[in-house]
Amino acid sequence: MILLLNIMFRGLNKISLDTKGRVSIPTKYRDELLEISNKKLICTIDLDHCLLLYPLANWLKIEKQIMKLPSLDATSRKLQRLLVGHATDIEMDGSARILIPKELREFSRINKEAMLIGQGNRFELWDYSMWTQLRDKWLKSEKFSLPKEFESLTL
Amino acid sequence: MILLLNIMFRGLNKISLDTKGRVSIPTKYRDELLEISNKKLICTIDLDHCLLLYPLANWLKIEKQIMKLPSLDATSRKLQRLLVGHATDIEMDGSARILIPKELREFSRINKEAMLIGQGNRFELWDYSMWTQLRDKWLKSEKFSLPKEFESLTL
DNA sequence: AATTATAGTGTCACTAAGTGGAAAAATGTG
DNA sequence: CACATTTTTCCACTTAGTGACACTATAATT
Repeated sequence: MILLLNIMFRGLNKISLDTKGRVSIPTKYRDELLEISNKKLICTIDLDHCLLLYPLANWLKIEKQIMKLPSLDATSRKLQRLLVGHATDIEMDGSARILIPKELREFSRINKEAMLIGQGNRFELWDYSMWTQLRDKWLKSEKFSLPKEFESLTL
Repeated sequence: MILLLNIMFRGLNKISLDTKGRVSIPTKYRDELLEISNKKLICTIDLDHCLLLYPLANWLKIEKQIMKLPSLDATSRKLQRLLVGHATDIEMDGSARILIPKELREFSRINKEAMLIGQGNRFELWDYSMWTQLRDKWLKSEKFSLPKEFESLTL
């Protein structure tokens, strides 16, 4: 069990959706996804208009934290509605494909081409052109204004 | 029994009302609703002008808390009148549909298209266009002013 | 009390969306 | 280059969701 916590997703994969909105998970991740949560995933939205893909087990920890927040506080409610509100259960089929729910496809503008990006305990899924545009923008904005938390970072 | 406490509703479903004001509950939730409260639900209003849908068992816990609040306190009375005051018993029919009471439909401006959103122990039901507008507003307000409860949040 | 209107309920059939399997194409590997 | 693996496309099948309609109950009107 402790070992599972150390699984970290990384890397960049250009993938495409079929006409029904399904993507097939790159092989290198399949075994790990099977191990962690028996092919069960949660897909939800991110504030930057991409989608997040969590193995179910990882998601449950997040969800627990979010739903514990005070339900009359405005910011809590926002987070709960955005993250949990959009969180959809999905499962890999026999061919390791997942269907991205219609609403989330629309939200993220993901249509045919997408970029799947490993991000530690989860993946991000971007519309391909939106991803490349944003990445270029980030690279150009040379000035990273660093809050104090970053000072100790050694890259 | 302990297991039931762990059922968490999540996710986003665009649904439509028929001319009589009924919605059909998405299949993925039906079994759970049957288990928890034998198809019995409570529908009430939310401070943000959407509706709340609780499985009866979950509602009873909430109601108990609310009615325990000091009845001489103005805020308590407000909550009691708004939440308990609007709470209506409803039941899923043979085709897993529920009728949204007329008064609550009017309150929430829900007419034809609605969004049903899982929120832990309950659902929220929004008028579709009101939901999308609000969601976009939330997403744009990049600055989440985070109270101390959020500092430990790792997504 | 009889008649009409209105709201609510049950059933069924149609359509669009989702699912599974497998062939075809593409990619990488020895 | 031949092979094996992965990815993509295609097609057939299933199901969920919606609309339609007829029926029932309740309330309103005369």
